[in-house]
Amino acid sequence: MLSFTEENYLKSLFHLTVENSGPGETGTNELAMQLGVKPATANDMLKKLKEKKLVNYMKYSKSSLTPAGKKLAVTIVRKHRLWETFLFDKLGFTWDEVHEVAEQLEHIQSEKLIGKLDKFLNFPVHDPHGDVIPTAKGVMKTPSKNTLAEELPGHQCTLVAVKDNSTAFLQYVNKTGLSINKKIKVVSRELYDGQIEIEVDGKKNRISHRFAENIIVDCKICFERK
Amino acid sequence: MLSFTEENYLKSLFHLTVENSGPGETGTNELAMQLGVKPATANDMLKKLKEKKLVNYMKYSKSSLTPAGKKLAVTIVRKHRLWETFLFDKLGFTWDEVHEVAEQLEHIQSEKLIGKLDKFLNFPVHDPHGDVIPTAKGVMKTPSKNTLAEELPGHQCTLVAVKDNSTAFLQYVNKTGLSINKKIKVVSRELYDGQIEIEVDGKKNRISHRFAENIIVDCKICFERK
DNA sequence: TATTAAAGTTAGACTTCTCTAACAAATATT
DNA sequence: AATATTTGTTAGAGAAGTCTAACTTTAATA
Repeated sequence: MLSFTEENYLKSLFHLTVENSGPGETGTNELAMQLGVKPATANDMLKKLKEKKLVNYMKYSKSSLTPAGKKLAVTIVRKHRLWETFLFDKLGFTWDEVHEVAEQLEHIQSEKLIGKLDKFLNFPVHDPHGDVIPTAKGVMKTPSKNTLAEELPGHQCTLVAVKDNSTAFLQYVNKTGLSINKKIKVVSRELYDGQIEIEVDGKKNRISHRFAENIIVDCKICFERK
Repeated sequence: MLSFTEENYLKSLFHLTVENSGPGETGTNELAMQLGVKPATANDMLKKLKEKKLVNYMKYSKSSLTPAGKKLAVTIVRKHRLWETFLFDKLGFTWDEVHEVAEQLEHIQSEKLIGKLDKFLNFPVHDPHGDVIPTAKGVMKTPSKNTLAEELPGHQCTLVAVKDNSTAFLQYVNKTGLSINKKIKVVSRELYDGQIEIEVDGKKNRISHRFAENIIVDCKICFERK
């Protein structure tokens, strides 16, 4: 049985390595930053998790999750996203409110609860942010992810996820008229600063490159979903 | 902000003092027993909670909740019972499974969550065990509580709550054909050992005095509810 | 009332997670 | 390559919650 803290470390490691399809490993400082903790603290925990065979750790080198660690991390991510879906779909929370509460709910220990919640929600595939919900067996369907910043003018795509879950960002997303599964048309892009002009529900808007980088879109599932 | 542990102490104090309408105060050993902790540990916490002005504590004497402590305790009880209702009504948990999971869920910190959950559940008045759910303002309607052991032969009443929430007890309750709001007719009682013959759904059953003492019934709301 | 039993308290220690401050290794820069 | 900067580690300490073991107070009883 893992403590809340240990679970949080596994989850952060998962986000920093597996999920963002980066180098597959992360440094102590980076991990500490993600968790809002001092590097010394993260270092201690890495050693502890190495003892439990959940993390590959070697002095002065990068760390990664072992298969066992990855499996546990995925179940935590699954719980987090199912709870977010519950809060959004059933309780009427807004997009930008769900994360904080789900951070707490994800640590509830009950296999049965998660199974029944999954069923109650009708086995959702995405959470309210568009992120994939792993199955009970730990399988994550990896969708083709492009950021809006990479889309070319003239293209039409669908918002499937956002990278940044901060309240400030999400509220800005809402203000721009965007939401999950919303169709976006790229009108033009500025070569100088990467600013993009988009069209949403027939309304045109100029967004910064930095903002666009945090919007994940999919052209394949574009017109299939409501 | 209280820790999980502090919340658990407040809740136990509430159950041992206010709710069971006992003497309104409880001893260190009794509290420790309830929490499954050693008296020394409970003693430390009582002093800590006294510092926070949530508990009335004096060396070598009984302890009780201050008004502030009582208020906090009631909100925890409210959360616990709302979650139990959710698990039972929406997720299809059985009567005897909900308590354990609700013990964890009750510590989630989000006023908004509880408000929305309350609404989602349609502002329930009782939890699956028949216990009263305090309102958002902390009001608990105290129902007229008699135990089945006190009912006289010939009387008809409705099961509104149980005193014992242990799995063993609840499963026995189920086996006897009883559940919340079930009509019970007292057929006869044995003067020698207090054994009672009851009729539930036309089926007769003999139950022990000890068992009957843990069944709370109400004759007033007898035939009003489904 | 004197003694025993029960209830309550204290002191010191352990675990988990965190920190600061000093130090060591690896990487980047000139 | 020598130095500077970044990154990572260690040692020591503190807060929270728990324990054991020894001790004190209160209540029960003979």
